[in-house]
Amino acid sequence: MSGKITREHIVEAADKLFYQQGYEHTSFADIGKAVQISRGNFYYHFKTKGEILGAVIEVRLLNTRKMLERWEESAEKPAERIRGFIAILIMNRTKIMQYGCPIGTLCNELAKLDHGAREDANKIFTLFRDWLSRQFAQLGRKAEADALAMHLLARSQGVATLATAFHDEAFIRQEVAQMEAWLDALVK
Amino acid sequence: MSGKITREHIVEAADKLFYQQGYEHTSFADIGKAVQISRGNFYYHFKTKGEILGAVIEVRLLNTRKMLERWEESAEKPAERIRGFIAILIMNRTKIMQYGCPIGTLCNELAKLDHGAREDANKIFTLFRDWLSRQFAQLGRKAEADALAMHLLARSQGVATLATAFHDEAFIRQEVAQMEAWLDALVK
DNA sequence: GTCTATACCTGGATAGAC
DNA sequence: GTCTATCCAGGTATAGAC
Repeated sequence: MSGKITREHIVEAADKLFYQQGYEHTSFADIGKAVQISRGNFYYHFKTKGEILGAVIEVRLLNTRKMLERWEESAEKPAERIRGFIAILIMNRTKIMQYGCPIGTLCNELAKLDHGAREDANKIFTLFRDWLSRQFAQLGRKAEADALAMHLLARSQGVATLATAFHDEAFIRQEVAQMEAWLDALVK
Repeated sequence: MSGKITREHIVEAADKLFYQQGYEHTSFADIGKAVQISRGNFYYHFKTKGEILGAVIEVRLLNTRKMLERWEESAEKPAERIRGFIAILIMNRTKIMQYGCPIGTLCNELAKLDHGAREDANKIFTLFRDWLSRQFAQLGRKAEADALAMHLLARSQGVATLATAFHDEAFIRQEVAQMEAWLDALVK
């Protein structure tokens, strides 16, 4: 494995493990096992565990930006795009019921550790917030755009948290239907 | 300190620390320092860390039950009681912005550890769910009572998560006002 | 760029004195 | 019922060989 690829493998594995097990609960040994490299080795790539977290968040920020750009292109109307956002809950339902929302749970965990990377993790939320806000503005709701964005973001976060606790797929579908109805009422 | 009181002190300190720092991130040393007893000592009171968590959850269940009973008595109309539930977000706003919702963040953390106490933690959510469901039923919404309870629970969870990430008190107040308006529309 | 070996520390847990 | 001493596992981090 060449240098760059190994580093990417580490970040990829860490990303997955941080999501499934939490940041604190994931050890270097866990990551090393997943990537099949020795424990000592990734000190060549990262000096501390915090650095790995930083890289993971960076990747998540990048991937989120890319995803939002794709959404921007794939649908013509802003309402369609917002609908795409709501649909993540359905698309990722299995993982959400197991591990929660990757963003929400990470931010929650870092809030308790008051880790240096805390603010960076929150930026992922900001990406969604700003993107949604733009969609609502394009919908002709400029004045309330940010409030609407936060409202929708909060609702999906809440659905994720309860879906994890109760392992209830029907509940997700029911809430998603309500959010779509709410959006319809807003559009017309 | 006599035995019973020490035990209660341990549970009390652990409760607070688990909320503020998370379960995994809280060590025996942390708890010992808070209670002013030696590390070895509380193995007299608890055999494992998991047992302390069990005791903490038990206390939270008990306190929640008591609180819900008080709410039941303090307001005559079900709508008033539900309004009381919504108001927790305002009452606890400072702590929520720092550490999130004590129930939601614990359940999220335990979901990733798949800890034995996981289901017990989820029971705290169930207490609120059932209590809210009863209030909505008394409001004449028997058929949809549980769905309404889950909906309101999810919304407050989402508000808590975003309030923690963005440290935004105005957002909490704005969402609380919307939940109250939602309730008003439901009642009339 | 990757590996092994290893130092150091913290955290959970136990034994036994007082 | 509380303490000290101690064990062991595991986690973070470093040095240095290849």
